[in-house]
Amino acid sequence: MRRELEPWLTGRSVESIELLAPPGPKYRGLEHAAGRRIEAVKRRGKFLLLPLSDGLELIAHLGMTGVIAGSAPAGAKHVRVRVELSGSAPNSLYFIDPRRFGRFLVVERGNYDGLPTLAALGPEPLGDDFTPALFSQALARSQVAIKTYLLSQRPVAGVGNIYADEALWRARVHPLTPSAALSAEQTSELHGALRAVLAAAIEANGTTLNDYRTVSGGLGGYVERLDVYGHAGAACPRCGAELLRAVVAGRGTTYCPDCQRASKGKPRTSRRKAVR
DNA sequence: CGCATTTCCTGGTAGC
DNA sequence: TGCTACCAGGAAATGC
Repeated sequence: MRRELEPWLTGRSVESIELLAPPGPKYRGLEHAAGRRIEAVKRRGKFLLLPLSDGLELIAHLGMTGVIAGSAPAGAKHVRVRVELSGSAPNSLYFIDPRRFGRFLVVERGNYDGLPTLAALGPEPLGDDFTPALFSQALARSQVAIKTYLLSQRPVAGVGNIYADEALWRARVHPLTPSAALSAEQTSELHGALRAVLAAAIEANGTTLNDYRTVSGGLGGYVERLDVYGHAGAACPRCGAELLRAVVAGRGTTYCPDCQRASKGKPRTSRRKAVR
């Protein structure tokens, strides 16, 4: 999405901005955007960050069902924000978000008060800062289940429910393994798997399950390449065992009980507290 | 502070 | 067909 928006939006000015949803913290500060110039289109994790002139910053997050569209989808319901831009058409931007889990707000640049996840976001998974050594240090600090920790956005940015399941499966790590209990090998595998899954998903323009569309209305193609997410009950593509579904951190979690073992073949006499 | 649970919200669908 | 009940989940808020 960032790649699509960058050439379109960079250098344009916000001529007007209209909030069509009930006001609230998810949409705060929009009135300050009018008249400002969009200086760049950046991204951190799942947050889209648009520095504006005069030291402001527009922050967008799609939540579950959010979409940014460059043209008015016919009969589109749930348009929450409409932005009119300078320059030639298309010069209207629509933030459409049926469930209103998304965010679209303007802040003083870099002031992420009220956005604790963004303020404490881990390194970019595809950036140079995300090294196996740093990842290992982060995991050592937490006893919470690895999947829960990944979803917190702290050890690494941008990993959501789908890609967490996919990466854990690739790395053969059980989603309930305490983060600090991952072996060096597992940590390294997971690091590589996260990068590979996210790189491939970005390459495929994301994953469209139902709502997600690219800015130009296209579908995210990674849904075709999902190995486990949404495939509970089907055979594991690697070993053939039946994929199971559990709830971890309140989220549906699909995993292979054969490939992804909590203690990775260690003797079962381990004194470590049982992971279930 | 750390961690777990609840909340927000609507479309889709299972079940009757 | 039409109704109800429930499920999906990112991040913040709340509870302990």
